[in-house]
Amino acid sequence: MRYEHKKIDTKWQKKWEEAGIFRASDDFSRPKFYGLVEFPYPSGSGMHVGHIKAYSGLEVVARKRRMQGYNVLFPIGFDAYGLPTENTAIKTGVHPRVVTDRNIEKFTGQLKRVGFSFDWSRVIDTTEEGYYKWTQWIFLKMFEHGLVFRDKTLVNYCPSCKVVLSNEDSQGGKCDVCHSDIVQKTKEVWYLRITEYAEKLLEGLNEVDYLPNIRLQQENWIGKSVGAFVNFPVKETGETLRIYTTRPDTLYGVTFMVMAPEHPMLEKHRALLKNAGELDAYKAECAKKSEFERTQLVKDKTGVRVEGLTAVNPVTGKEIPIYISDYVMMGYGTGAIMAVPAHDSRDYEFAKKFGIDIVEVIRGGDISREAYTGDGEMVNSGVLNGITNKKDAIEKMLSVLAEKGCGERGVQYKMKDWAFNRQRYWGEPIPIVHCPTCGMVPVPYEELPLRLPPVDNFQPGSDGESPLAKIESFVKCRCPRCGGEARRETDTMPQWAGSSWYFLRYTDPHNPDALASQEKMKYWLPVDWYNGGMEHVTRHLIYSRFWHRFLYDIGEVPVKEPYAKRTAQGLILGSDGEKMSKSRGNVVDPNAVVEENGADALRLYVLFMGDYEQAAPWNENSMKGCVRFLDRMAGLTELVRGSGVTPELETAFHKTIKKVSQDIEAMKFNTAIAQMMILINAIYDCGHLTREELGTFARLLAPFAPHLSEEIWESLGGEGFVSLAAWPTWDESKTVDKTMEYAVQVLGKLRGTVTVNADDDRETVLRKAKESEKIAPFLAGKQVVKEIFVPGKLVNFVVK
RNA sequence: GCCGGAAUGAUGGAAUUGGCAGACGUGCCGGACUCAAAAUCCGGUGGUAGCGAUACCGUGCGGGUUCAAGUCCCGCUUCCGGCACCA
Repeated sequence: MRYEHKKIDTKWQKKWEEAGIFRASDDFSRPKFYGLVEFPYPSGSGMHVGHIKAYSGLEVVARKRRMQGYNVLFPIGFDAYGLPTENTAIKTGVHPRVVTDRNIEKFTGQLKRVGFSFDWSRVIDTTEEGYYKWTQWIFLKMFEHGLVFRDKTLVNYCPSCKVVLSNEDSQGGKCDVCHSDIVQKTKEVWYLRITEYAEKLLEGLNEVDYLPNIRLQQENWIGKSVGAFVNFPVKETGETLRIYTTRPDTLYGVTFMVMAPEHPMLEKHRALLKNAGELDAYKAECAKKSEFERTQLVKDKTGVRVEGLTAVNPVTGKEIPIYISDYVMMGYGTGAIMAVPAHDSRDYEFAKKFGIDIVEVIRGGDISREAYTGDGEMVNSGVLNGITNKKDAIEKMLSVLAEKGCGERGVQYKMKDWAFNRQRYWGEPIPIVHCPTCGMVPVPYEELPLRLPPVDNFQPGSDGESPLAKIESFVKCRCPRCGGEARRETDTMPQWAGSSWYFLRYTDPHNPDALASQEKMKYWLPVDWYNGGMEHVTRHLIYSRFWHRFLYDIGEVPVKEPYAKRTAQGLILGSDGEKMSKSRGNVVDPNAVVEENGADALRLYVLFMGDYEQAAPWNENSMKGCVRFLDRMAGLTELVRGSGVTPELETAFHKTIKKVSQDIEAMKFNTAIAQMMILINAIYDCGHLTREELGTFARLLAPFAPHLSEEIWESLGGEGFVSLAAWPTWDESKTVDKTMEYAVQVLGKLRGTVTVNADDDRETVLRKAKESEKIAPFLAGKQVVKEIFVPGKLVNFVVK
């Protein structure tokens, strides 16, 4: 048989579709496997080969599971709300709906040409009414449970996209969409109270199987810190200044306090301030700096002393000056700190610059040169003196604080509440009505979906208002509660909303009455294996775990954690070693590769090119090896002879079945393919194989290169589709060769090898090694003091 | 600055618990087929010395542990990713 990929690809893709063999069935008696890949954002430029790699991993697993008899749910869909589509619409004047449909069609065509075994009957489009109805429904449930609120504070704002971004969307001070610098702006926006779920999100990690670096990144993002709140009385006001610290043990070393420039105490006791003007000027200066500028000036501490307010150390009674400085943030802890310059490098720099006392309370460093942050004996610390263990010192201080009633244990998280809004058109409308008498009123559930109205002008307002604000017919409405005149919210939801629950919808994608039926969710959830990009670990993956956990808490979903297992693929870089991007012109279009080499070659190559989890550059040349392999695979049909098993090949087959089976589970696709190459080389060396053996080979290859495998299977007269044939099993005893080679070392140096029978025992192997021609001279006249024997591998003689 | 990860031939990358470094693929060299080329097939391919068998060296750098180190320990260098004045 010759490998004619064009003919074979379309032939089998058509047959699979007609037979509907990749549709998940709702037969709840069978064992299930739910494999999930991150659904794509349908951009105008279409897919590149990186998408193909991202899906090919679980594609292989899903196909293997089907052959192992599982009822497999392997769905795909489109995360279609978002800024790029809207920006295209603004530029071209074509409605985002039209742009989206066009892009989805393009993506679908590309995916189908690669022959992925997705269940196309369950496709989701997050911009469809039947879908976003439930996105809005979940939002209202959160509103009902107090997890939605509006607040006027400093927000991350992208001046280029003209939208407010969440913390997750502005990592590193850059806009996630356009990479512009983010500015801080005071604005009233919607928030989801994700911080209320910080502890649950952290705990949940204990019951799932995520790659260690994924878990670690989530833990760091949530950023739990354990410490204490301490209340410092303020002499002039009789109130207290509350601070958060992780080092209550250093309380005796406090020589000043620092508040964030925005700290409310300044406003409240303005009358007492002797240098209000100076303080105002500093505050104004800080507000001008972008996040970026603030972090660039790390080394150079600035600040102003608050004249007129004095703190009192609650344990020693000592008076302490208060400063404001932008190295203390209003958004973390209480917006104020106790400064211990001897044992904190930031406080140290500040103290040096402002000439403040530095008092050592932990011995071990040289505080005349730098802050000492290590452990040591407590000194100058009253009751703590002499304690050498940090933990003990902290505990002791906590009990002192408790006794005096001026402090207690506390926990803080770095994660902030989720700024949940876009001042844009192409997103789910937030289903809230503002009523002059009733306030914020949710749209009744029966009225969902709240439809996105048609509009001619998608241009966001220069005043930071959504285009929806200009549509009077949408904005003007009746209050659902009192019936009076009211106005609709005009912000839309951010792009992450639809993707926060899509995996639930796949279990029951056409349900008009619920986000999914309980029965179906009970069967299909959790997702058994979820694969996607590392860039989503601190965005989508956190958000969707939050939504899911909320739905669990209110009894809407049956399992706590949505994803039992999470892995991530490495990027495909351009042939220049750089990240693939349109502007660099190094993007590879999968269609072009399929056209030239066939879908199977593309699938094989993206998995063979390197470690699946590692980034690897695209190399047109390297793909030749995969094409040759497929050619040689097709050529095997000419070598079929005899029946039963070929004794020369039997071990090779069992080894290959074992290795391929195990490597797929460990996502080591590259070595699985290498093993099949070893097998094919062995078959060509042997010159022939049996019909059964070729059938086995076709089944092993089917998850990777299904089109050619089907063709071979058919030519052998195999029953049905190879895609549904039973996965081959191996016999452990047949994976070992009858004879094996031992490496023989003398004093750790390789001096030769010796061939022995597989069932030879230790003594026999050692004897044969000693007697072997190559080794004997090295042992002659020496005394063997030690014999090392590693079964199946090597022997080593230590001689004197 | 902090937290992760990595560094192996010309090249992409292999290498259970420490156990024959370089599997498999690409490229390159030689040969077969061909008028010729492409494709295909066969052989070779870490470095140095030698006609050779063979010897010595070799997994970023410097030490160490061990019969044995790419793998473990100590000290560095470079690169990649994440976080970043988080109290």
